[in-house]
Amino acid sequence: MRPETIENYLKTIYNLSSNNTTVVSNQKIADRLSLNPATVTEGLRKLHELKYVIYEKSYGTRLTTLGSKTALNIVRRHRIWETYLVNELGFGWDEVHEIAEELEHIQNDKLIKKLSEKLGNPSFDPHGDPIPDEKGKIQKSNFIKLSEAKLKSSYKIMGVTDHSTAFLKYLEKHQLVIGASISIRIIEEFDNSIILIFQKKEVGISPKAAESIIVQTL
Amino acid sequence: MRPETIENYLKTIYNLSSNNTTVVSNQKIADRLSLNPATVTEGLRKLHELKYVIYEKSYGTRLTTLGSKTALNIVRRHRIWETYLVNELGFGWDEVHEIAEELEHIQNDKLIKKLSEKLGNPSFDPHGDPIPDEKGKIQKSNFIKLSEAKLKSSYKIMGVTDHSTAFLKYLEKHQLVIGASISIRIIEEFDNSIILIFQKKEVGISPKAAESIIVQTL
DNA sequence: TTATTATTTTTGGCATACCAAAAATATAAT
DNA sequence: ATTATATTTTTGGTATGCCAAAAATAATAA
Repeated sequence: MRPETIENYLKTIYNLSSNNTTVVSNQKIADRLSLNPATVTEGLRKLHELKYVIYEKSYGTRLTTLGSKTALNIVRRHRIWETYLVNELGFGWDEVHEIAEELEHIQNDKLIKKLSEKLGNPSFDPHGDPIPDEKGKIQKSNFIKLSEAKLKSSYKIMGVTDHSTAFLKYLEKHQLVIGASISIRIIEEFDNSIILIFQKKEVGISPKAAESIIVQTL
Repeated sequence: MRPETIENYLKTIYNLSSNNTTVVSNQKIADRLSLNPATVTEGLRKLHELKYVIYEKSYGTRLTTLGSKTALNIVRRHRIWETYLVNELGFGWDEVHEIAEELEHIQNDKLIKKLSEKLGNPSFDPHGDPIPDEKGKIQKSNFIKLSEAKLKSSYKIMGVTDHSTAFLKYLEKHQLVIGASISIRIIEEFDNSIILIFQKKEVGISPKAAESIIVQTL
C-alpha cells in the first residue's frame, strides 16, 4: 500500500473512533473517504496484514498501537499545517482544511518540527482541535459540545468538529468565531434546539450544529 | 495520467531542454526520473496525446506551448517552496530540494501566491535559479557556474553546489570564499581547467570544481 | 420467528504506472 | 559498407487502487 493510502485510512479510523472507543464500521470509512464499500473491505484486510488495525470480518475495525501512533502523527501534521496556514500565511480558518489534507502527506519530520517551533509549539489548532505532540500525546481539554451546555450558563466558543465549508460559513455569518462569549437563553424541550445570546443578540442554533461546536465553561 | 506523473515528466523535459533548445532523448528522461526506458516511451506517447509535448518516435521530444506553460508553473512552485524553506524556516539551501520535490505537487494557486507575497515576490531562489512569475516569465539570471564563465570577464563568488568537506577544504586552501571577486585569466583548451586571478594571485581551478562554484557576472 | 432491509464481502474487471526481456531502429566504429 | 554498440520500442506481465454487481451475512421489523 502507498503511504498516502495508509495514512488516509488510519486518519479516518482515528477520527471516527476517537470520541467513543467502539469499533468503526466499513460504511463510515467508505463515506468519509468517498470510496466504494468493496474497496474499504479490501483496504482493511491489507491494513490488518500490515498490523495497523485489528479488522474482524463483519464486525468492525480498531487501530493497533502502531496504527494509533501513525494516525496521531498524521493528525499532528494536518493540524500543524492548518495552524501555519492561518497564523503565518493569513488564510481563513474555513479554507485551510483542504490544503492541509494534501500537505499532511509530506513526509519530513524536520519540516513539521520547524513549522511547530515557528508557531511556538501550539497545543490547539485554529479550529480548537488539539495538536498531538511528537510522541502523540494530546493535551486534555475540559471542553464540551454546545449540545451538552446547560441553560443560563455562559461559555466561550473554542472550536468545531465539523470542518465543512458550509458549516464554517454558517458560523461566520452569525459571527460565531473562536473566542466568542455566549450564554444559553433557551433549550427547546421538543427538539433540543438552542437559542443563545451573543453580543446581546439572540441566535438560534440547530441541534445538529450544536453537536459540532465546542465550548468551554466560563 | 495522474497530475503528479504529468508534472514530473514536464518538469524534467523542461530542465533538460532549457539550456539548449534541442529535443530531449528518452534515456535522459529515464535517468532523471529513475524509470525504465520502456516506461518513458509509454509516458511520452500519452503526453503527446494530451498535447503537452511533441513526441516523434526515435527522434526526441519537446514541449508544446501548453507543456511549457505547465512546466514553468511547476518550476515556479518548486522554487518558491525552496526559497520559503530557506528564508522562513531556516533550512540550509542544500537540504531543501528533496522537500520541495514533494511540496511542488500541491495544487493550490492561492497558496503559492501567499508564499510568494510573504517572500516579497522574489525572482531568484536560494540556488540562484530564476523563479518564473505567475505568467511564466523568467528574469534572466546573472548567476552562472564558474565552468560557464568567459575569458577575461570578472565575477563574484556567490556560493557552491557541492558541500562536501573535501571540496570546502579545497576552496579554503585557495582562499576562495563567498564574496570574493575574481577574473578569468586562462581557460585551457584541452581540458577546460581555469586559471583565475584573485587578489592579484593566480589560482588554478579544475573543471570539476568549476562546476560546483556559482558566480555572478560583474 | 420469519421477512425485510442494511451492511459486508466476494467476484470479476478496469486504469494507471511501472518493469524485464526481446525486437526494432539508430548511431558510432572500423 | 558492415559490424558493433546504444537507444528506443514492443510485448507480455505485475502491483495498486479502485468500482459494479452479485452473494453472503448481520441487523431490524413485523
